[in-house]
Formats: sequence, C-alpha cells, structure tokens
Amino acid sequence: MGKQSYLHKQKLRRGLWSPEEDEKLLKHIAEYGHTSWSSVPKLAGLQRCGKSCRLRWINYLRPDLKRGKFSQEEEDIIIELHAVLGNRWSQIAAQLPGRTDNEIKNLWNSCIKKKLRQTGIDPNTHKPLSGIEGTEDDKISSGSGTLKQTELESDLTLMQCIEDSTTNSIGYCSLSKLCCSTSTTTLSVSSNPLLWHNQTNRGLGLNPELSCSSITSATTIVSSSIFYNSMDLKATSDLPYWEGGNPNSSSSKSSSFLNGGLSSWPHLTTERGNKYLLPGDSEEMKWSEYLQGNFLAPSLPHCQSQPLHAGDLKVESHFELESLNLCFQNHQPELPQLQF
DNA sequence: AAGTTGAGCAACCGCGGTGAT
DNA sequence: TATCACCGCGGTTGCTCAACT
Repeated sequence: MGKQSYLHKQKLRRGLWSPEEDEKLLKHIAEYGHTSWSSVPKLAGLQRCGKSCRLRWINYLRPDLKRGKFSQEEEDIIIELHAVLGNRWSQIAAQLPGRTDNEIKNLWNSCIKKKLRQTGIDPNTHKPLSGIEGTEDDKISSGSGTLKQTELESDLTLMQCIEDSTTNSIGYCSLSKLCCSTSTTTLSVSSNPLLWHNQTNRGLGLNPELSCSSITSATTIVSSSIFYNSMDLKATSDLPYWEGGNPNSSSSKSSSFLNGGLSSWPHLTTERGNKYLLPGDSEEMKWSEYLQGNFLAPSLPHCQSQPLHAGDLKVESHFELESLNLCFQNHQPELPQLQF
C-alpha cells in the first residue's frame, strides 16, 4: 500500500544519469519548479521515475550544493551532531549548508567511522570502545587547580579523552555514573575557570569552552552555568542546585548563576537528548528545532556571562548522570585538574 | 600488464508518515 | 475510517577508479 509501483520501472531508465538527462531535469525545474516529483519525469521528457528525479536533484543538481572534500571543521560538526542525533542524516545535513544527507552518510560510513574507531571511540555510542575505568591517572592533582568532591557516593568513572593533537584540538571525553544522593555536595574550584586536565589524555573536562555534544541517557542531570551556553546539558524537574562564584567578585559564593534564574532554566527531560521542555511549557521541541536556531534561550543574563570561576560549587538534591559524552574545541593547555 | 582489493560515491529499495479523497 | 498516492528518509547495493600485488 502506498508504495510506488516498481512494476512500471521496466520501462524506466535506471542507473547513472547522462548529461542529457541532467540537462532536461535542470531545465524543467528551472522553468517549472518541482511541486510534484511524480509529474516531473513526464513533463521533463525523462524516462525516470519521480523518485529518481528528486534524488538526482537533491544530491547532485541543486545549485546550492557545495562540492568537494569535507573540511575538518565539517567533519567535527558531523561527529558532534551524530552524537546527539544519531543516524538522522537529514537533520545533520540541515546544519551543513551545501551538503546532502547522502553525502554525509557516505562520509560517515566510509571515513569517519573508521577514524573514530582508530581513536578508540565507538562510532555508534560515541563512547570509548574499551569501556576503560578511571584510574589514578584521572586523579592527578596539580596543586594549583584542584577540585575536591565530597559526598559523591557513587563513582565517577571517566572514561577516555582523546585529544587530537592537530591544530583543531578536538577532544572527547565520556563520563558515566556520576551520582550524588546527598543534599549538599561541595566542589572547590580553583582560580582557573577551566577545570580540565589532560595528562595522559584522560580526565573530566568542565570548561566554559567546552561544547557538550551528547548525552546518551540520563535520569536526572546536573546543570551548570559552564554548560549553559551550549545548552546541551539537561536539567530535569528534579533540579540540582549549583552555585558558582561570580567572576567579577572575589566572593566565591556571590551571585549564584541560578539565583532567580532557576525558573527559566530549560528543562530537558527526555533520554538521548532529542527533545526538551521549557519550564511551564507543555510542548516539546525537537533537537532539530533547537539546532536550527528556532529555540530562544531564556533570558539569564547573569548566567550566560558566568563561566565557572574560583569558589565553591554547591550541589543540592539528588542527581545522577549516566553517560555523558563531551566534545570540546579550543583546548587550552596547562589547565588545572580535577580530583575526585 | 593483468588481476585484485578497497575507498568513494551515486543511485536504488523499502518503509513510515502525511494529506487527499 | 479506509484507501491511495506521494514524499522523505535511512539502509543498502553496485559501479568506478585508483592503489596495490
């Protein structure tokens, strides 16, 4: 039912398109457009099915197509988006002007998958292939930049960070099972707002420059201003409370980024990060809408301008973070370290 | 030079969704 | 409500060509 009858295709041409066919199709669309693909072949004088015409137009003839190799930046975007969207090639393509879903899919299957595997990342889950547990290496302290986390009852297992040593400095890290059931957890933050250590290429990155690219699942997830700009961390109705220091003040506890802003904090509730809810909203928005820029961030001026700075972070309420993949850019060397 | 292999790419296939009747 | 036609998407196939043996 509802499917195109392929019985008729015996009469139709298949396979590669000839330049003459391309020309006919181009000419027809330039003149009449393509309001109905099913009628295009007949009107254009082509022995093709409408579907084939549509595909040829979308993947090859469209004037806005960007030909040529993908740049490193485009590849990075694809990886980030794939972590969030999975194999939704058309949604990924929507973020890359001039690129088609087919092109991106081919690139993914032929190149990117391989590259990720070579760097120890499972291209399906965007998690480390080996499922490495955190080691003492993860706990290296620099002295000047240390986070102490108390009352974290469950383990923070950090998994792997792979830093691309190229100029693009793209890196990934994943963490899982960050749980805290206590009412208050304090994180002491060093004077350096960047809480990243990358010795042995492992560590947890909490960095204003980071862009968190995916959350594969979460029951309740911590939010913090450091991730606010990327809007990628998910807060649920069971919001934890984070208090960050004011970068413009020596007081470590002034001006909590959530002060007064909690009500307008977006509630991001569903698994796999595909949808989110704004507080008080009943309608869900899709990630694609967010990514296409249809989402307007709530007004949180003091949040947006507050990366994590020296002082304490207080975490109240239970939170649990299961499996978070981070992708960062603009890596900066000599970052202080995080200790658990 | 001939055969083999693998990467890259273009196109096809089939399914699900949607709107019209 | 059921059926049909069509569209769009994602998975898959198959072709071409360059590199390698």
